[in-house]
Amino acid sequence: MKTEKVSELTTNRLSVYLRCLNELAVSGTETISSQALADQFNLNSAQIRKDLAYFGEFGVRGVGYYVEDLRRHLMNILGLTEKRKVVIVGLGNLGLALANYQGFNQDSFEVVGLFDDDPAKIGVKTRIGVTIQSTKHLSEAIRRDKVEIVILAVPAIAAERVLEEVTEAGVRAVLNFAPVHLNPRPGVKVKTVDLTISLESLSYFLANPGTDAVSVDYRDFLGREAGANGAAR
Amino acid sequence: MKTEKVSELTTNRLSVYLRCLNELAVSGTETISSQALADQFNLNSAQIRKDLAYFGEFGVRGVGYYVEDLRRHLMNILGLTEKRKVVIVGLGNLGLALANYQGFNQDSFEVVGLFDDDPAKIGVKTRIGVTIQSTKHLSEAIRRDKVEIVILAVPAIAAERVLEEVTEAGVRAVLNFAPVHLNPRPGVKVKTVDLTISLESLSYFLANPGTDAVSVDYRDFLGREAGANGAAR
DNA sequence: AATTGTGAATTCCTTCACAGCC
DNA sequence: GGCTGTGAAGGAATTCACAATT
Repeated sequence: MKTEKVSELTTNRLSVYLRCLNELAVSGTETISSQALADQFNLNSAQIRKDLAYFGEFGVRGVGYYVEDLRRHLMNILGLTEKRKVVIVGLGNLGLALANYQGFNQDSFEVVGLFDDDPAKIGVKTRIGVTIQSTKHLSEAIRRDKVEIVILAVPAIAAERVLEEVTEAGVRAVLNFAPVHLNPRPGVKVKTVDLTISLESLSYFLANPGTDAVSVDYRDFLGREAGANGAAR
Repeated sequence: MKTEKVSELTTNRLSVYLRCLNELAVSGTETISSQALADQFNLNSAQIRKDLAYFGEFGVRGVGYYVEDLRRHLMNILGLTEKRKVVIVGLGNLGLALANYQGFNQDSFEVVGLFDDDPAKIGVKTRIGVTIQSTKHLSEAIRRDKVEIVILAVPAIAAERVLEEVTEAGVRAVLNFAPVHLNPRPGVKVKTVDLTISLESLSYFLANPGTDAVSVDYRDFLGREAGANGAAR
């Protein structure tokens, strides 16, 4: 167990391992080797061992990793044992889809509020039974309900402003779907999902056949950014 | 201008630069320096110059880059001067949202078909005026309409099978929203958007305050994968 | 004077290879 | 024998720093 900083590439892979372990647990598999796990994702087994070694010695030499044990460790590391409250701001197509999406781990994330500034939408109840409120009440609700994560599904033009507002209200983690670069304050983490970049990346590939090296499906997007610790640059 | 392979990190940044140049063009700015561009994204100016240098010498020393000129070059490099046909498979919450999403560059991408295997959905017309068809007709439509990009918004369990089918029908680029690792055949590129990983990454950050180094908003997900050139490992 | 384009230096990430343990 | 954990090697991406150019 080290105290070095852990790269986000590593923690993202932990999520992938966890998903796989969940399936293995369901199927009743007791142990798995780093090699067997690596085969599932075209990864190198040493990488998996290194990723895990940042957090402890979870394996047993000659045996591999106990599925249930490693699963619990990863849940802990990723902070998935607590249920985190989430609000969605912007209930357009995407925001509504996310509000009704069942794919999130329901044990770890709970959508407790939906906010939009379109009067026509306020009061509408979504399938999961949450009512859309005016953004007027956003800050208040975040403070009251101890919301930890905000999903931004607003137009690009509004994203910066809402980020500012929810930061002010104490939110430290934002999942941003607006196609815009956001500069969070120190201590705040923004993760952007940019569909335009994804599509254009496919377009580049189609336009430049063969140019492509080994594709890096899970390692995406532009370089270093200002970030959580504020140490931009 | 070199002939080395260009990393996807580079091409993703080109998308970001292009978006910025579009805004600059609208605002009437004539030239921009790599430094000024870099400031917008907390990037290093040398990185921008290097990224561009893979494709040519677009700048003018002492001046910078002509906005319109560079914009056109980037559009060409990214293959955005042709309109590419897209179909969406899986019209659940997310698929429907994407079908109605106006955010894609309408000049470069056109949604020409929607496919689902739920009989209740077949025949439904979306807001953008495209009717949902049975997946029975998927391969046929791809071949007939020369579809180049498939957006996969099906459940994880079905993703592999649909990928196989559309690959067989000639599609070489897939944007995958199913939370599952896909192994495309050589020559096929899959780009996965995994909301679970994104959320869990935020959860990790919340659970490990301070552990976080400079956040890397645009550089996401797990390491190397089998890919377009088939040179997995 | 300003800014590009790029070799060299640096930093970061991945893979190798093997000692150590079960 | 099989598999982990890890130091060392290798490779990739970023940043520095400066010569070249307008």
